[in-house]
Amino acid sequence: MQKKYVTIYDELVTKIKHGEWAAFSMLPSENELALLYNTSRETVRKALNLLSQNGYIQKIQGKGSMILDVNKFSFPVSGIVSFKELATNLKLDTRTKVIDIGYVDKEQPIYSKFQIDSGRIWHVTRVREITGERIIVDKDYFAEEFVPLLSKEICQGSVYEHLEQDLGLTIGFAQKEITVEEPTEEDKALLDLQDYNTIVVIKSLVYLDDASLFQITESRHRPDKFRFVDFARRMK
Amino acid sequence: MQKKYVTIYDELVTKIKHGEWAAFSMLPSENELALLYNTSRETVRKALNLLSQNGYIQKIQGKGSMILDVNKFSFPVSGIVSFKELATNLKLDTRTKVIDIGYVDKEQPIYSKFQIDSGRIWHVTRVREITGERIIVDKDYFAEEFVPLLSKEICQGSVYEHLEQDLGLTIGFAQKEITVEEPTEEDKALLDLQDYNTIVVIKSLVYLDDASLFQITESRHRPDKFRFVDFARRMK
DNA sequence: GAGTGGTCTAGACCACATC
DNA sequence: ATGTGGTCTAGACCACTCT
Repeated sequence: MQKKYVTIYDELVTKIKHGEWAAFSMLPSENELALLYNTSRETVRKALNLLSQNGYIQKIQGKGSMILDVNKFSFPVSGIVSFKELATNLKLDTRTKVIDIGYVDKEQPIYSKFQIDSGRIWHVTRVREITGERIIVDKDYFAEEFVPLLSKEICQGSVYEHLEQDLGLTIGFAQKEITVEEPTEEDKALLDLQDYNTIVVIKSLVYLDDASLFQITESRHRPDKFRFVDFARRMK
Repeated sequence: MQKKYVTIYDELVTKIKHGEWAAFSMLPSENELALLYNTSRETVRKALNLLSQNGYIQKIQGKGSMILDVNKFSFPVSGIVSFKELATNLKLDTRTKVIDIGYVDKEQPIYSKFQIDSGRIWHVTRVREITGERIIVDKDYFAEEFVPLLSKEICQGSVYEHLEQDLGLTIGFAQKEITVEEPTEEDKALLDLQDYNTIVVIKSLVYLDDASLFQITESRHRPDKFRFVDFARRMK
């Protein structure tokens, strides 16, 4: 059984995307929506909070819920987006080359970050080509505990799809840090860096929904092909 | 009268920060907290959702709310942080130099972005010095409608403080885009760029809580002094 | 089975905007 | 005064984890 407030959310998103209401116009009131969907006002409010968090509406006390300009704001809001999704969205011609798969040496400092007592850690290095140019190096580390098997085929595709669909794992949250660094020798060897003397580095820690650290990633981008979008809402 | 769930949230944050509960241990259950704070479970849940959104806990169905490692995750999560807050947090020696204040020419394309029919648009250019080096150029645009007066003194300090405290305006949400570009001649003139041939550009659109566009900012950073942290949680 | 968090309800009262 | 969203309640039932 689908959750009621998610159903309402989905229906409202569809209507907004199809232009049911003009930008800057008001959604029906919470009481009207509660009647319309034959539910309680609190449940409607949960759906509206989702719409607000995702940048579809702005709630204004005493007035109503204003439709925001979908073309300006609708994009995958949160940061957990895999390269493949991104590339597919943009309909770019992309290729992934697996450079290296293996276990991390026990002495490497990365072991302490994972804080695991037993089991090994996978590491994978991949290069992402966009329209023929080598633009991104992805260096991933996975705890073997969660990802028992990592084949070249899996790495060629989307590791996240493999996780969610084959292994039944779900991501809970992620911490991400973006900095700009000098390119390493490896960056220079693996990428078409042109004359750029900087490289954009996105380091992330990805946790499952039971709060166990599951993946550490370092994604190194040629600066001109990097773009990060963020939608932040005042907390209430 | 302070909102009850915010009070509970604040108290729990304080306790977590002071190490009342160890990382990876469980918070008291929602029922216990409801008794403890003499309130209903739904109100406790609102407080816990705030804790979760801000990276203090991870809720796990059937088990409880796990305390996360505060040292790892606690930072101002959302993106609306002014330069001054940031600098004060880091206790760095910083100075702001106002380069230019004035009205934007009517013909400039920025007018169409604001979508206003009457009133002018302020623009301010400021250079931020950190420990003696000129690191950041901030180019801000404000609608005169909301910010009637903009003095050199205000610009020298925090414009946001001026807004919230003197003008009674509150920020609702903001959209932010981070890219890396080639430095302009102005960047080269205003900053100590060293040999870097890239510059990090953060463009933001800031909206008030009635969804009116109030500010457009372009913040241009020397790449080695740039750092962006993001905490993303799966939406529920 | 007992305890946990997740969803849903029907109703109350408050704060704010509008007329 | 009326309508809007914001807060709060007391209780119900469901889904999940653990023993």
